[in-house]
Amino acid sequence: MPSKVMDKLKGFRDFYPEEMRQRRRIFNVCREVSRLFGYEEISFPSIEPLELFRVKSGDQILDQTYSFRDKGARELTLIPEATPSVSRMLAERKDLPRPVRWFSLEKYWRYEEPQAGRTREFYQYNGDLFGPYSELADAEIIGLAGSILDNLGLGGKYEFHVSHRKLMENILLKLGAPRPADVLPVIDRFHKIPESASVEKLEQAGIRSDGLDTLVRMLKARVNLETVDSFLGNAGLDIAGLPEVEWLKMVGMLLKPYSVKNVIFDASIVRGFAYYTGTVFEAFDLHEENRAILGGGRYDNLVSVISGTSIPAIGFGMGDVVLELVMKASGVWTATEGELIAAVCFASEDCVTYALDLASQLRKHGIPALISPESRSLSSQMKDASRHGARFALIVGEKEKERGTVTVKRMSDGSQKTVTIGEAITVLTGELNHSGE
RNA sequence: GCCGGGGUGGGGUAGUGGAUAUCCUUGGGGACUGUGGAUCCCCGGACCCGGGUUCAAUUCCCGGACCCGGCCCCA
Repeated sequence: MPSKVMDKLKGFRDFYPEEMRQRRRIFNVCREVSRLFGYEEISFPSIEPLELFRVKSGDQILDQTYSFRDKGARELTLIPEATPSVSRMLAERKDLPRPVRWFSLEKYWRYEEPQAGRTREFYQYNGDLFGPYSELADAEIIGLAGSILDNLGLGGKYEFHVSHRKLMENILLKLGAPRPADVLPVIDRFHKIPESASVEKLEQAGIRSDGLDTLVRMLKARVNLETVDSFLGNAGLDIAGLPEVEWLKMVGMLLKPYSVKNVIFDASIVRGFAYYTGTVFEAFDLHEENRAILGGGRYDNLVSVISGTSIPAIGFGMGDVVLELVMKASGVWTATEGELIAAVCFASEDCVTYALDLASQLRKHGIPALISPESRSLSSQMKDASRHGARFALIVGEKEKERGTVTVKRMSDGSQKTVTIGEAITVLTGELNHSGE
């Protein structure tokens, strides 16, 4: 066994037809829901100058990219995410009428250690809305995300956690932190490490001792997003009039008409990176481990950083790896049936032309048809038809050829009937319509 | 980058410091020259890689890559 030749790269996956079928179904749902929301699909290069990602992320994150130098000594990378590329595309087309609604479904690469829910190559759905700076825009993006989850069969099995970057920075500032941005990583990790450790780090970051209790209580709280104003008003913070609070409350109210339920304010949601400027959110799986299925937020400065043109934006990303885990745990990663396939079987070589002609006619009518690519016994052809999941065997021999007929055999029960080709097409077309897919 | 666990045909397994490495399944062919799934027959296919110990390593030891999971990180 030539193992070096056969080995895949660590963290990369093959997809066989039976796995591909499921994945294609998922992708189709994403595309269809996007279409219903008026989002149009875009695509972009898989390799970009490393600089595009350095701009927004910093060097530490670049360690986790598949980057290299090409023959012209340019620093390049396999793209680890969509947002910079999408922002660049947007900035290049100043003629586009806004709002711009785009989505993409591409492969991405990150040089990290694979583990549950993480591979080095993965697919990610990305949806973005450019132009409006409004609560309506935020609600639309969250509504789109929720609608995709619902249509994947996850309705009622997830929960949106929403917060606001600027709001948190304001609160942290009021509580004594001189550089609020530095405290965000501590907030982000609050639920992952012991409370005492978090408190210690918050103290080091400058949070006043009389504010610690308030902050901790706030980080633990889970309140309906619509009631975030009264919750924060009662929290003992002097933030009643902050516009960000009203903003979040409004987003919560606007989400009502969308199918999204379970939207809560969660102050511990800040999202890892620096470019988020406003609303941030994640959808969590309620099933077992509370995994984040998707995440996103408002990034009003990123397009400007890349291109100099300032355009407000909000978007989210959803990877296929965690999604698969969550869907399997919820029992909605269902195996779809194989396609209807008519297998044309010829009884003798004299009928090959007739059989090929029949197969062509079927395909012209949209009926998937396969035919043995070698001259084999009828028995063997039938066996192949059965094993490839053909729903019908269409048998032709001398008799059928002379009369312009075909023997249609239903594989599930063995019943068969000799009919004209026209009748056969009618029958199979009817089957096709009933099979859904 | 770090930590734990794991490896025998495509999948599932038995077993061993030595001889032709077990069984099931899958795959290919056939018995069945105008009818599939059953049965039977034939065939193909494996000890992760490298080093060490040893007369002898698939087996014991060490290292590496890989897989599973965890940490860091999570765009």
